[in-house]
Amino acid sequence: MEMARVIVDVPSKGTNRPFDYLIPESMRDWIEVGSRVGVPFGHRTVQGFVVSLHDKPEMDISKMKPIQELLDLVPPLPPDLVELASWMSEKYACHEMTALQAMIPSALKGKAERYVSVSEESDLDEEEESDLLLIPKTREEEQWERIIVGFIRQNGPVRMEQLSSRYPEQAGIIKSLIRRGVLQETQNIRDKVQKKTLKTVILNVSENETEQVLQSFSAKARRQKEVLQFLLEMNFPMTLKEVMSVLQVTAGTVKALEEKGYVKIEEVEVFRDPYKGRKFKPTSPLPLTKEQQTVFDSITRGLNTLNYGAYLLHGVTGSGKTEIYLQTIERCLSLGRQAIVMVPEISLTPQMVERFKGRFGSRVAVLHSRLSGGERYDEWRKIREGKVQVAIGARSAVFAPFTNLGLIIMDEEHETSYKQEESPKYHARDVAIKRAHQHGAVVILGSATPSLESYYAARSQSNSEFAPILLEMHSRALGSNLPEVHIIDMRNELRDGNRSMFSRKLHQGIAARLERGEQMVLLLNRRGYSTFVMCRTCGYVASCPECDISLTYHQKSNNMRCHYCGYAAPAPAICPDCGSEHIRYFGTGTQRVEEELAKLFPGIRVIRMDVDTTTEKGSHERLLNQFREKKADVLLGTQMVAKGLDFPDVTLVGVITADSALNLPDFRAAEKTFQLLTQVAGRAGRHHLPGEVFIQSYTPDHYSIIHASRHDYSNFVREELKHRMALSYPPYCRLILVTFSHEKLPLVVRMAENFSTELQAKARKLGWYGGLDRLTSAALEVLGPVASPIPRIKNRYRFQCMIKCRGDIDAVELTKQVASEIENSVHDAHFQISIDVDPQMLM
DNA sequence: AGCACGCCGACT
DNA sequence: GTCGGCGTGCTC
Repeated sequence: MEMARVIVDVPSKGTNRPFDYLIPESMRDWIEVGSRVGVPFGHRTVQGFVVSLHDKPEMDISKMKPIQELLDLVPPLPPDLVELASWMSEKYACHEMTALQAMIPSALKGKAERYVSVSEESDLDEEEESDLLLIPKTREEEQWERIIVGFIRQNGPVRMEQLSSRYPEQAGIIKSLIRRGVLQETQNIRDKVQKKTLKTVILNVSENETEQVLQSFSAKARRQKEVLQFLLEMNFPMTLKEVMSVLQVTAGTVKALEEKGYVKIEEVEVFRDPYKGRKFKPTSPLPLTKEQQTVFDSITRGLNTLNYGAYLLHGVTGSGKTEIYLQTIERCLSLGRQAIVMVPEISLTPQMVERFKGRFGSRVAVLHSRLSGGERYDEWRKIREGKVQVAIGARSAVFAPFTNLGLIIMDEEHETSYKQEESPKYHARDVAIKRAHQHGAVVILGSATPSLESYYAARSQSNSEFAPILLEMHSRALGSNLPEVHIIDMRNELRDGNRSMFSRKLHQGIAARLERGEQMVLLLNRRGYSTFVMCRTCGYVASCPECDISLTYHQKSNNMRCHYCGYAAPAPAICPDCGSEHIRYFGTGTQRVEEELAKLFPGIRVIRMDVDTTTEKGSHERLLNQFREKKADVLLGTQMVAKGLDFPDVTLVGVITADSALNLPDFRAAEKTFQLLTQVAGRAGRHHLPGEVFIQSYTPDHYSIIHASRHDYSNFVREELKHRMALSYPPYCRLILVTFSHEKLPLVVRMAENFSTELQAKARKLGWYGGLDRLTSAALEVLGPVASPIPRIKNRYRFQCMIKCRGDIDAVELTKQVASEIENSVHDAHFQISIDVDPQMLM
């Protein structure tokens, strides 16, 4: 193959297509689909990915430039992922490069580094007269030229940044020298993270010399002597950092020793292992219950066919889904194939990792967002190089570069965090299904509360791409019963004079648990709220000057920050509007709950988990461990306490306010509430002690609350589907959210309107238009334009249109087309249109 | 995205 | 007369 088509790392609509390059002879054997290359592009060198290879040119060969460099010996992406990226760019209306980039660790996002060296042919003194005439030089300029050329000649190829920081005023002269060919510029792609090395101090004197050497130190070089003695004692190479911190010496001291030749300082490569030193207790398969066995057998039959298959595993909390995952993975591996396990980021706890490492040991790679760039890269390489067969991680683990994939598991498949909110705005579930199709693999979607989309697809078997087979588990693996759930009408509490945030029943429940020494989980459902600063006198709320959103208060630094643009300001002591001192920090409320608990139950030990206490690295894990070790009676927190935690001694779960998420303007509000209540109720009585759940609510008759209290998923779904159908919401239609943004509000509004008009006109022409009546007629509807839920971010105004359409028409393509027309009609590069296919967050 | 090419106002 | 403002158009 002589030429390659390359997607270049210049994400813009003008460059969102492959460019053709010649493959130099020397690279012919190495360049493959998926190779990462450095290519000349315009006046610079950029990184790119080879997406196909060709023999015959499709364009004027003289216009083609050769690939400049091959960046990896093994292509970072196997061909199926390259194909997947192309599919994603279509489905989610994103740039192909953005999709490719999402698949590789950021360590492999190289940027060009510019070097300048002195040309061999050209010489400053022998420049032709004509050049001199064209570029008249002052004496000063001539002097600068000599200085700069001299500097570069002495130092070899010099980095451009180094040059411009050394001679900041002389950019013009450097440019001119390059243009005249006195200097020449080369560009190379350099990876962000390289193999990790540590500066290590190595002793460079033999043992019999040591006495003599130590004697030779003058009294003044006391520190140096200490370092040397220390190294002798340790008799082992120490890292420079260690030496410095143990002996409290500076790097200069060690450097001095190096200059005397007594030690060597070397860069020693280390392999990062985030789980280094941790022992994982090996576990073996547990006996399956009858229900588990049935499910396992079904999936195994699917696995054995080596064909695509999808299963929606609906199992109540505690029904033992994880054990099924483990045993199907085992089976998958025995077939010589690999497996991916996805769990929501928040559930990727050490306990979860432990279960997988315990069963599969070193055959597991863990892709965690908390890993450093380098650690992530190393875990990823283990997968790419076939050193592991199982990858476990959050959303992006779906791209684990296995070549013989047999199984993809998505735990808690209803979780919204599987949808990426930034471009590429993909849903890991769709991607998993696509990848499984590519590989002839099996997908397992597991949840106690499956998303309506998945459940509907399984029930109706209408969506041929997906159509999972429904598998259900109704009982808990350990034989415990689902906890008894009490709904408490808080309106009655108020009527009866109880103004506390705890109902009388919950109060009694807590008191009883304290007496018996059992543990409790308390959930404060405040989704969509965060800590904000408000004046109680005039109602002033501190908000960001650039974005129309209130600032979040951070206790630790006593300042306020904007979630969207990073703007920060100190928290005011008095109201900037009215001067009142009654300024208050309204939080998630967990703090207030904690205070009230302490008042009502003196001596109660509470662990509070919310944004304030879990921002620090590892704090989440630490708090959970403390609770596990029974260092507290109560685990109090927001949504994060509801997820997949398994504490044997928790016998009470209390939901302080069940309905705050219900009132959000989101058609999934009921579904989210049901899921949250069911999940958190599942935390109680998982083992031998029976559990009890108290749900406090001001709308106790809402069907999401009633059905959650009865652990009745199927009746909830029946009712919710009725609503969705009546209002034409997913799964009865598809949504596309189009957002327009620019600094100037009128432009945004006008363009959003143009878009809406134009899209409707085009749809009408295609016969798609005509109201969404129950899918019987062709259907596409444009809602809006309206201001986005956050109408201004980073000083850019935002308007949006929501498109509702039937699942079987390609409205994405039409949307892209119209969006691009609108974009082209605006002569301002700052104007942006963002397309979100199947949006999750509607607020 | 960059970066050069190209056509109209304030200066040595 | 030039330097330079940033509009627009291209990158294999």
